[in-house]
Amino acid sequence: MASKRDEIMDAAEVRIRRGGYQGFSFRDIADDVGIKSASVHYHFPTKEDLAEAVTDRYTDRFIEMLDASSFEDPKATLTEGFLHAIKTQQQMCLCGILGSESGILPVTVRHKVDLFFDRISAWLINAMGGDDHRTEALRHVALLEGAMLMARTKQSADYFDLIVDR
Amino acid sequence: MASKRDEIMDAAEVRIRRGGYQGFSFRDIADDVGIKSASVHYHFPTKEDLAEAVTDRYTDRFIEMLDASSFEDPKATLTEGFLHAIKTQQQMCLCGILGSESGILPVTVRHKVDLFFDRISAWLINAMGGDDHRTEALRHVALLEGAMLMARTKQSADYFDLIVDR
DNA sequence: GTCTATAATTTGATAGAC
DNA sequence: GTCTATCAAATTATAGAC
Repeated sequence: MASKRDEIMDAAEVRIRRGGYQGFSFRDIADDVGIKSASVHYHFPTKEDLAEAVTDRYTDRFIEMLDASSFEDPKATLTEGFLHAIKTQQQMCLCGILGSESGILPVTVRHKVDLFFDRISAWLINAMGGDDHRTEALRHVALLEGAMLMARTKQSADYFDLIVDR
Repeated sequence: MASKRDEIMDAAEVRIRRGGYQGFSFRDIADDVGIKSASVHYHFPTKEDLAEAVTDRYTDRFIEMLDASSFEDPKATLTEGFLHAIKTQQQMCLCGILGSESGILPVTVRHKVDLFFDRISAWLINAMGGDDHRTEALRHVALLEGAMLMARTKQSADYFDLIVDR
């Protein structure tokens, strides 16, 4: 079973993807995992620390999932990754919501979000065959983030399909 | 010159586009326009009221700007609208950031954001020649929102051009 | 590791004087 | 319309006991 540290990160991920960096408090997280907020601070001294750790883990998982794929249709693979997030969890991409909040995000967290986009962009560019596909790859990432954002607004995961038109 | 009510809405728009619904307080706005927070409540009883009014105004202005355009290249016209926002103000689309926060937004505000996407989508579909272009239009709106989000993360307006590749 | 207790600040909102 | 004053609640974070 998961360590308390992991449980805290799980709860934080869900909360951030629902309401962003300012959309959760240490008390929310504490209630979610059944401890007190002071105990959350034991695992993650500051809110910034927690958000950084969650963003890193999210990015690593995303890349792992992509690397585990068949590679046959890279754009479709990335689309499936996003689709999973919105279909099964009705949630925004963690870095999508954090990225939109860039203006008030601690710089360290913003840098982690930046890294997410760099890494998945690099994965797609590479999987598509190299730098000639750079623009097409970036456009696809942007399309998926935008479609997620709009589907979240509509509270309809199906709207994501409609926009992306797989 | 602008009424105090307009000044409050101006300040709120800037603050929301920087940090979202939870990213501003009535005291922030009061300081911005040089009054006290109680006076802001006189013009807008609740935070929800203020956000609704700002979103409505933003949508109306956006549509007005689109309608004033030449119509020759509808997709390019919409792109220019988004470009203006990020280039001159280094700001996220108001409804982009609010939409990503959908999970914790007051329902009334979320409905206003939803209306923004419906109205600009309808404008683009119509300008492109009707319902045959629905998917292409929705994809373009999503692309622009996603590109803005990524450009904001990079703190680089030029990145928007790179992605959209006009 | 988790707790109680608490500090210092901020928040959305209201009452009532001018 | 704007102010002072204030409220009740929530927030991030720390100190120190167990």
